[in-house]
Amino acid sequence: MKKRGRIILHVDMNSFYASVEAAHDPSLKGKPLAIAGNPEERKGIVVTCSYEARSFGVKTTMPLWEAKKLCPSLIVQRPNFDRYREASKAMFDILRSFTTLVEPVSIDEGYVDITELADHEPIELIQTIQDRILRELDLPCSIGVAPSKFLAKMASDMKKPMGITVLRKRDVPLIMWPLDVREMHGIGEKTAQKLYNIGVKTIGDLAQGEEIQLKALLGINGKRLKDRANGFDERKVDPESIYDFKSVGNSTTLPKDVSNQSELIAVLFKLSQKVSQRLKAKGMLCYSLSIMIRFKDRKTITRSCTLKSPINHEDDLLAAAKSLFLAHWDGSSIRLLGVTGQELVERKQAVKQLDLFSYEEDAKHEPVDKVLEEINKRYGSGKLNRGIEFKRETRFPAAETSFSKDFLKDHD
DNA sequence: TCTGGGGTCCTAGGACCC
DNA sequence: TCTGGGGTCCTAGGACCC
Repeated sequence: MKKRGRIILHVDMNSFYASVEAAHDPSLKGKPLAIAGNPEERKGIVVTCSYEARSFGVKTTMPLWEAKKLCPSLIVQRPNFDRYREASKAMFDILRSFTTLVEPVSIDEGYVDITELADHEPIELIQTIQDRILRELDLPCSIGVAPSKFLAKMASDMKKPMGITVLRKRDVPLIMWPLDVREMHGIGEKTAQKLYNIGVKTIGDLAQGEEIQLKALLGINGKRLKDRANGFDERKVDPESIYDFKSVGNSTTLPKDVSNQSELIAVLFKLSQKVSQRLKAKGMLCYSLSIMIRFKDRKTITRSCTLKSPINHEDDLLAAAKSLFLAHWDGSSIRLLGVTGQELVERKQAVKQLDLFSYEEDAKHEPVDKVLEEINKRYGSGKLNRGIEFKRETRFPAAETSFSKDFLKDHD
């Protein structure tokens, strides 16, 4: 029996932030619009721009002054992330009204598996999806249609804005192989340069490349890229993948370089607060924490540590971030700071794990009243009950890490 | 007059264990 | 007695994507 091939869509919103702004304020339609941060705070880069702006040569990540030079009539707006998140949710809700097999990959794109849906004419269905997003949200999108995620992604890129592009496996040699390797999803500047150096210039060259050579050059990625260039990609559309966070982090470029220690620690605190809020909102704790420091000259380092027990309270995050920072900072001027929680665990799971060993530890070494005394000292005697509650919720065992100096394992 | 902020995945070396 | 090899954990950095 012949297995029917999959039909996978890649839905890609066209210049998403700019389109959301134009939907919100129709007077912006048809005008060159850029969404960018505040140059006064050194955040003046183009995050997204309308197609009208692109026709002047304006591009994403371009510094604002450069964009304005190319397009003096450029309209610039600050990003309004709440608005984009809302539009994104509405867009995914539309997709989910067709099938549950929807996998968001970022705020403005996602995969949809319509294999079981398209009994008659898939193109009509796809047209309906695109029309609904346009009519109901006033937002344009391009849709790629293919038997795999990778090909669908490549296809959605081929016609913008408001394109629908079908890329069958048999079309791969004619349609995809002539493209420059730079056009391939997963190949950036560095990899493209490496491939150029060995004479691999088109996706077709890559598809027919020597596997041993590609592996030597790019590691495991070499084989994967070759496979994809040949149209092989078995990855499933996974609606659950959005729940698999691996890390939660916040970072900020400072309005000006800072070398004052207390100012920098205040920044770390703000970042820790944000990370804490987001971890709590997701019901998660982190087992490891890393900080990022970008110096005046843009040289960037990351430093991380594994924690003795998972944390998500802002004080604990700050304590870990601060220790890392003080251990590795040479006093020089800093441009950016970041705090990221990694090795995430669910709160319930974390409590279970802590119960297992904290019972032993506490029973062995610390009489209950001593523990309570410690809680009182930290949280005030009026909060005794809450303190115990904290413990259940991992607050107390986690707090241990912030008050003892040895939470950095084997740190020099 | 420069170059944001949110992520994922992979590699590589050293420590440590058996 | 003179030096193996596999596996895991931890840390740092790099490439890539939107």
